[in-house]
Amino acid sequence: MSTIKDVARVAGVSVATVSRVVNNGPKVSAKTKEKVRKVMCDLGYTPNANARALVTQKNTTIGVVIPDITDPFFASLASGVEQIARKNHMQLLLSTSEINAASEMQAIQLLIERRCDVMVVHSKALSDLQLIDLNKKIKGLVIIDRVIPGIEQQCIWLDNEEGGKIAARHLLALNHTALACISSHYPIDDPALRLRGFQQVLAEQVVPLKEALIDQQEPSLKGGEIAAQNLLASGETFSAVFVYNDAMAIGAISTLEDNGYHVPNDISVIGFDDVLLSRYSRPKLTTLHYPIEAMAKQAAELALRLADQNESETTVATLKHVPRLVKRESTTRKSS
Amino acid sequence: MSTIKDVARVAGVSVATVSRVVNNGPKVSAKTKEKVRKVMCDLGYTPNANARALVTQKNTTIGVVIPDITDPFFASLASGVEQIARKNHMQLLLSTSEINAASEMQAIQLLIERRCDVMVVHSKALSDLQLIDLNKKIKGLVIIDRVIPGIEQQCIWLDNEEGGKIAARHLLALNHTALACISSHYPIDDPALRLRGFQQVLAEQVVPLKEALIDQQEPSLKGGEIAAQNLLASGETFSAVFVYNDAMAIGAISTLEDNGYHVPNDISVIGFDDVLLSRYSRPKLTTLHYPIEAMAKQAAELALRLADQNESETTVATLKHVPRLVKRESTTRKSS
DNA sequence: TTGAAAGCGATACCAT
DNA sequence: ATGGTATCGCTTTCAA
Repeated sequence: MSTIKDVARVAGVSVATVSRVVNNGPKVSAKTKEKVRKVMCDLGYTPNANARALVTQKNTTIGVVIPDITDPFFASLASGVEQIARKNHMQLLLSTSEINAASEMQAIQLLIERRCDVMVVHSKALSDLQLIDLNKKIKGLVIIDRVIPGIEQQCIWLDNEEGGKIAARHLLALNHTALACISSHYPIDDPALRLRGFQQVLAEQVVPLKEALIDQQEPSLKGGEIAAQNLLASGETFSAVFVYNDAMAIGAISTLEDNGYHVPNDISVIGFDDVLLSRYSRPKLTTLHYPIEAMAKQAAELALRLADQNESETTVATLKHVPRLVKRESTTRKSS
Repeated sequence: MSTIKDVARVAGVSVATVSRVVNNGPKVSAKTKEKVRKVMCDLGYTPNANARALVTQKNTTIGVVIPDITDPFFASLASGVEQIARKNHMQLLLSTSEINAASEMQAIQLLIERRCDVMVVHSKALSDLQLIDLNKKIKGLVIIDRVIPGIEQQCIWLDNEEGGKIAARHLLALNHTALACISSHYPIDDPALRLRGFQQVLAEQVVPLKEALIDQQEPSLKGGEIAAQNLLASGETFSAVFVYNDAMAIGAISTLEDNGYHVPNDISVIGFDDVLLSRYSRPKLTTLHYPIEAMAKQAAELALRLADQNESETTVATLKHVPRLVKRESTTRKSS
């Protein structure tokens, strides 16, 4: 692979001059510019981004840490960051982490080695302290899907509790009073928060949520199926169920239908996330839209800004996002 | 961010020595090794991967070019490459391209700038010639999902035609004789290849495939819905339909059911790809498994090997993959 | 076992 | 407008 020196030699100019034409520097005669361009082309010269990064001390890559690119939710997150990267002529460096502290830390460490000073990190396993520590070292670190007290300004997150409330209000407005809930047993805050919001609204309206009608499982299709079976087996009746996410909701619907319950006529189901899936299911899923792509874009932009440092602490945009109810076909008014 | 010099100065040794302990070099006394380690830790020193790449001339990053990370199919591709990258202590550099030649070329160009010499590229828009050209410049370039005459050894692809044949045999074995086909109108080879294989088997068995029962649309849920409507509107009857991909198949099923046809009892539907979706649909989709993740892994390993150059031209593994029939619930024996 | 120094490929400052 | 050269952070001979 030819270098700037090769180009300089062949073109009969100095490397400084070549550098100037590469960077569209100001003072180069049209004549030499053209001459150098021709040589660059002949030699198939491509500037070395690493060397460049070394001397300029700035990296044109933005890092993303997510657990699994195969999960549509995280794919959307990555895509959001990628769009901003692209717009700023940067590229995505992807680091996947299993959901455990060591792995998340290592993923971030790899980005640091690459001197990637702009990054969007989804971390559920690292402690607040660790993240705060990392945040000191890395100018442009933004945490997504989580708030950390003390560095809220570098976090972009969703109001899960409000999501639960919206779901409850929707179901209540549809006249449902016998409610069930399928949650996730993952050891993160989100399930508890969503459930709490849901329960809170019910409590305000003095609508009970029976203990036997709350079930927690793995947040997957399978988990949804199992949870629905449990709900059915409890012997309690219910006309609507709030499910932790869309995958579980689809699993639940599947089990419900297999047992002779029609969704939404017999039982209404509301999901969470609004991933692609929800539009492919039959009936199409009523769900809460998690604006992850928009959030990722905002996170990337914030990270970029933070890495630039120059500006003062003025953050205008809201960091906390609120899910939006998307009414489709899986919920309906309770048949009286 | 502290550098190797800082560490050397504080530890009172030369940079050469520090470099040795960082790289676990051979001849360093246990004493100095420990001393240096301590200083590295105190200073929070992290070696600069860019500088390293510059001098060693080897990059620890593997590039992936795909149109859209949000598409589950490409996410699986990326994931496969990522797994191999991880195993080799490398990271993913993601370059997305719209499906047009200029954009694909630019994505690759960016990887070249980063001196990424190992890459897996999904390209539908670039010409054979361009790809062959690129292949000369880049040691570890592997093309996925496409065969290019002359550089087959650097390609990993699927036998689309065989896929069509398998689908046809499956439907025929189920006694279906009134067949329909929903294809894609995208200007790439795959749709035509799949259709050709399908038709070929039918021809062998002297089973007709009416022109009116072949429809091409955008390969999406929507496209599948429209195609199914067209099929129904044609007035011709059919008991089974071979669909270009799973998304379209789900769309088709939706339309079919809405029109009173039960799948699979009235009409059998077989998809292609076996993406996540197919397991979430009701009925669960019978489809052809496109082993994209396995292919991506193989591609990454091949790229890695190619970039190493050392070895001779001995390629043992098969580069051409064959889809596998996955029988689920959307196809069944024709009710006579 | 350790250190000095050359160099990887570029940029940018200082001269000319 | 152009060239010379120090420098970025690191690895790697070659000596000591």
